[in-house]
Amino acid sequence: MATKHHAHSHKQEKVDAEDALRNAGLKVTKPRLAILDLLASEHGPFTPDEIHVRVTQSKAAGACDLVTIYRCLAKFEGLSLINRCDFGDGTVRYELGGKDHHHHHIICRLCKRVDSLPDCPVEDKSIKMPKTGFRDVSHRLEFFGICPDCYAG
Amino acid sequence: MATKHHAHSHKQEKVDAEDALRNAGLKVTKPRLAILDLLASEHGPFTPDEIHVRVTQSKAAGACDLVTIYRCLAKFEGLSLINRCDFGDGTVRYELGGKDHHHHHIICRLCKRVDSLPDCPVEDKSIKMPKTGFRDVSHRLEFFGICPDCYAG
DNA sequence: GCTTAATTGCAACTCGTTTGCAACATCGGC
DNA sequence: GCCGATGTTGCAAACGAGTTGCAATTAAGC
Ligand SMILES: [Mn+2]
Ligand SMILES: [Mn+2]
Ligand SMILES: [Zn+2]
Ligand SMILES: [Zn+2]
Repeated sequence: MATKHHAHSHKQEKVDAEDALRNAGLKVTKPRLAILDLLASEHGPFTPDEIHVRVTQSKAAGACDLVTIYRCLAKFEGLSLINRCDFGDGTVRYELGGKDHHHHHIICRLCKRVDSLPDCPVEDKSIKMPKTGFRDVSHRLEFFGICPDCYAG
Repeated sequence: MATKHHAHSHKQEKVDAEDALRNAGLKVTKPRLAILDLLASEHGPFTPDEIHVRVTQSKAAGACDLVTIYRCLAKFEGLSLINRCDFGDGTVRYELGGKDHHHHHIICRLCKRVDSLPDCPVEDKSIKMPKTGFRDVSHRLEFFGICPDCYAG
């Protein structure tokens, strides 16, 4: 599913992230580069464990402890380099993030496949934000269903 | 915030739930009644721990182990008597559920107060459900912000 | 190169939730 | 009302994602 998210090249995304690390006074280490590299090359989102497996198996020498994955992800999230997804199954997932990456997902209840939905119906317009008196309102929106592969097969 | 959810009396909600238990071949026990009683009288949503505290402190003799709370909630959820809420802070919450109880929440990022939003913007209207080929699509939607009390005080 | 502060690995720990199992209530039938 | 079958509970132990302390290591600046 090629979408607007591929406006930048993967290599460019990674370079941007590296710069962001430097600008924030963070050290550029092999594990951090490996994680950013992965997230720039595959949309995900990935659990910390999935990231750990891929980064460790990759020949790109980013192997590290799972704890390091957690700590890097926490730093990245703090810098808004990545976004956290929570699909309500006991673990969290991450994908490349930042201002212009806001979007939502539809998850297959059977095979757990995750598709990204290019447009946000909330900002977009259609949803009428209820007037609650709250400020700085953000939202979390996920769809769940049965994907074509699952109801066909 | 009195809403359409109070169309039935609290007592009636509880009786309905009791019937649902019987109809499902489940035994009607003191802990189960106490939990349903609480959820019918206060909107919540409540964490299993909060439910445990309230049910155990209540003079209504529903005291039980926290494990029992978890097991009852799991059964209730399976029967769609209650709905699970996940606000992404390490614990889950429950409130009375079922067909006509679908709604969403806005949570204060500072004091964690939870308000229920009476209307669902997704079903309710325009939200153009993206055509994904998925079937039986449901959704989870939560808003986060700063509540009036927090930005005033 | 050398210094210093940030980062990492490892082990131990936290905490919400789950599971095993024996004791115990509920409920339908007598 | 009593009784047995089946579902439910309490307690303790286990589980698993995520976190933390600390000593060893490494990146960055000079
Ligand atoms: Mn995505
Ligand atoms: Mn609610
Ligand atoms: Zn959105
Ligand atoms: Zn809705």
